[in-house]
Amino acid sequence: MPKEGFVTSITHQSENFPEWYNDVVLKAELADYSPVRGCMIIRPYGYAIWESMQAELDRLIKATGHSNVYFPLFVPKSLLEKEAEHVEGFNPQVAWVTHAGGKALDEWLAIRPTSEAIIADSVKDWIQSYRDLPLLMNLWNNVVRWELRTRLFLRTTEFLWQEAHTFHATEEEAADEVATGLECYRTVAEDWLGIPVIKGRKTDSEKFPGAEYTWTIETMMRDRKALQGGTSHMLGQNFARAAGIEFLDRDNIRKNPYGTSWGFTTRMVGATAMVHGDDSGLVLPPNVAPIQVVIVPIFRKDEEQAAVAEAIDRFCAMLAGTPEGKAVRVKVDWRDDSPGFKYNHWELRGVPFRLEIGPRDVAAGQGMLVKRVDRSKEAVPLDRLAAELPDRLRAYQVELFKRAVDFRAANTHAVDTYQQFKDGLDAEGGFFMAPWCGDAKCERQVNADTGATIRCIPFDSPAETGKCLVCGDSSERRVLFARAY
RNA sequence: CGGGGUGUGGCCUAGCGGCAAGGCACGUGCUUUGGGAGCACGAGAUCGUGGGUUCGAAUCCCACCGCCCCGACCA
Repeated sequence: MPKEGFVTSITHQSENFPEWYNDVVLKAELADYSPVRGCMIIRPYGYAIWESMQAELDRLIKATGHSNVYFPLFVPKSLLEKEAEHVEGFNPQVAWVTHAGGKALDEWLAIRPTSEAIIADSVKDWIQSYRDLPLLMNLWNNVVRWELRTRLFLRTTEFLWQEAHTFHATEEEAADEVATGLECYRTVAEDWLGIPVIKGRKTDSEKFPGAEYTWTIETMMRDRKALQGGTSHMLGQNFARAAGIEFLDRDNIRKNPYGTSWGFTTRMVGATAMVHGDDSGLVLPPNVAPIQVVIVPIFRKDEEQAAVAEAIDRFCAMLAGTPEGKAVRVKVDWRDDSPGFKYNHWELRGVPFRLEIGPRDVAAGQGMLVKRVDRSKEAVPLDRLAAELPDRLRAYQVELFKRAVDFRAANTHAVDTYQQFKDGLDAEGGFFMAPWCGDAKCERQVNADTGATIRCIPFDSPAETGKCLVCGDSSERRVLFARAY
């Protein structure tokens, strides 16, 4: 039940999960609606979360040998149309610039829905020899896809992302690159956002338009629905051939290079909210939390305030005494509001730890430390806390990840018959590992009957003979079915 | 794009042909502060937009737009 009459009350997850999500995003001030249909404004707190995962991913991308670059927002129509499957897949979602400078343009410009086409065209002169390969590039930018139905962070008409684009001399090298990209995403999702992922391959009907195959990380939200995290695509020679990229190989033969592309978006801000959040609001993993510890001073009289302030200053100085402690993001909330108000305010925003310091604590040289995720309270001597805080934040990060792993495990079911699958899906949803023959017809049938899709063919799904849920033909392994965002 | 819902100060809602109202939030002052404090004063509204009906429209009619939910499509 939302609390009546209080402006920041939020819908309970069990009542209406999508509404809960909206409440949290808006009221925790992650984002707001914009005057432009389907687009969003990312507010400071939400942008800080994005910047955190962005910085970590950027570090990983650079550590694996990629360089950041920039390509234009506009893609000439003729370039976008070079790769047949690509244009067919993206056409319904492309926004076009048809007029500029007060005149109709001779050639329409697409606002990039993704940059494969313009990059392939641009790099064809850069690649002459196998010595020019691999070419490992990454862009941080915005793209536009005209979506029919939008949701804050999860699907917006314009979104921010990273798109890596690489070119390789051999297919093997490109295949390794697809894995490298996906591993960057796994690392950010699991180690930084505390979101467990299932790595796998998309079915042909779910792969990127223009790709040979697509790898994905799939995640489970707290309403048990699936959300696709990052995807990594093997483009084969498709775009290179379409753009006419050729290089002279060691064997003195002209060849088309093999391409890959992989992307990770602001959607993951929404995922972070939906994986960890609860009825009080966000629950942020310390690594991405813009504020990791909020200190709430408590006092009545001026003398008490002075004593509390002094204790807080001393604590902050102690904390800053070590490099690790200095890196802890602390905020002291001196606003002229009641403590209870502040508790709710920061809980809504998912701050991992709250430290209450009042006159009684000052007298005892301690503080009341409250953990956001379970609201557990503990009186801790301030000098000890200053020393332990980095470790406690690390432990909190691990705890959130483990909690998410356990939740996913508890809601993942192996099913062998269509009836079991449908019953489970209707009962409470979740992930369903089930045999599938590999035929797109059966895949479509499941979607038509239940709304669920094959999220991926998990890499760690062992070979196991079975009978396809739908048609009963033989199946070699279980695949992951779920309803998805 | 189909079905349903909704739109009244920043937020939540009342009003449902006759002077736009209340709560929260906001500002000032005083008092307060260990789980959403109190009092006083104050500021803030083209009632989503455009047409129509009417002496008179937030209210009735039509159209459009936004947002939410459910579907189809998608990072």
